[in-house]
Amino acid sequence: MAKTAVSFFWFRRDLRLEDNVGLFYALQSEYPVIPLFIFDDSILDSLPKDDARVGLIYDSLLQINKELQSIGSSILIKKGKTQEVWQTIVDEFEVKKVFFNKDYEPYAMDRDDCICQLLEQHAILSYSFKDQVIFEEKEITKADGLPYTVYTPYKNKWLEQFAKIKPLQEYNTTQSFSNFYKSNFDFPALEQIGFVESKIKVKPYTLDGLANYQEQRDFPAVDATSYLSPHLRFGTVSIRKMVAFADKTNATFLSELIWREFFMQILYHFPKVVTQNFKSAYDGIQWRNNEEDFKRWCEGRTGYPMVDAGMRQLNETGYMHNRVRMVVASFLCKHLLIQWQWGEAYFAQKLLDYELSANVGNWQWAAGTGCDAAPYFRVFNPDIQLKKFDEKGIYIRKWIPEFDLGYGEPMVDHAMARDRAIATYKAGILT
DNA sequence: CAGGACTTGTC
DNA sequence: ACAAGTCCT
Repeated sequence: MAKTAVSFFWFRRDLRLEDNVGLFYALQSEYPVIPLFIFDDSILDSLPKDDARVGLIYDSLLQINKELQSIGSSILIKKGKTQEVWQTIVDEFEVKKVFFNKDYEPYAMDRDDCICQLLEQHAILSYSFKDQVIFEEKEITKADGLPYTVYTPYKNKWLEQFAKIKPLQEYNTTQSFSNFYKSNFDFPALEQIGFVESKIKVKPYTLDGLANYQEQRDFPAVDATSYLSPHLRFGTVSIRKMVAFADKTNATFLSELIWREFFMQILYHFPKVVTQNFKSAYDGIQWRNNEEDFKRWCEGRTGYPMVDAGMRQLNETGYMHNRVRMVVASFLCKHLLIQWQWGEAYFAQKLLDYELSANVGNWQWAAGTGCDAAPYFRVFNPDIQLKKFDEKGIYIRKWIPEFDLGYGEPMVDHAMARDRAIATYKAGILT
């Protein structure tokens, strides 16, 4: 029996059927479309068995599959090394075209190059699309064509360009749902993928409180966060929809979404920032890198309530309030003199919204080693931060139940640590 | 190339 | 007030 000629749409970090650029074009193609997701062993192998991000991906795929089943289709779920999986797919199906949305991380770009080569060898056409961002790496540049390394002028240019292209087009996929390939593929259990359900769950996002975003965002006890970030990370919402909404309602929130693209283009143009200081002049700093100190920081046992509450929130929920992220990061780099890479790796393990570009960007910001970073002599005082942003101690009591029952001493004296940090940086920075 | 601007602070 | 320096136009 002759196989049916098909197109594939390959889901990666765009786990939604609505307003999805690559899927939109896939459904326009002349072949019925098989939606595909691959659980990639080279990413999964390093994750704990109850990783909450895998749970989020799984649940999102389940949701997509449900929608597809209602129209007589289904998603094809595979697991393995991406290249081997694609090899089996091209053997099994008469694949004519493959559609996917671009992913800009170094690993993803290599992977995609590899797969496109494989497809080409089988005379299969591949098409990739901008979906994850409003402007990708080469669309916002200085007059001389070089990338921005400072946020504010980047943002100004971004807004200028955005004004020219709005309102953004919506990619109405629903109208072409009939072009999904009719199927009933098996949907594996989470255990078959090698994982178990996590205690940590991703919250749905909300845009309700956004009107007061700039007044409330700094107060961790006021739960004014949108919880949007994990959804943007995995593409369960469309960035175009969120930007359009932010543009209409709240400039500060829009600015946060622009930061996301700022750091993405930094990572693209300066891939070394994944492991190395953006400013190499900071390479000479003599970090203390004390393992025992690091452990106390990870576990939220530093004796500074704002730091400990933040780390415990992270450990228990996979979230940490933005203001508190700055405090714990500054504390690790400056008070403890532990290099930012350690903190970055820990956040990568724990954060539901972990995103490589933003994580290294913001850690290097806190450490002072990044582009447009905090100056090295700026040392957050965790007690002043507490007083300013959680005056009644509501946030810290939520995460430190023993707070009123006798709480440990600070592991380092602030004044000493501050002087030590500034002196160490001063001695280490090459001029 | 000079001038202006620069995410989030602290003492 | 203060802590430097660099980026962008």
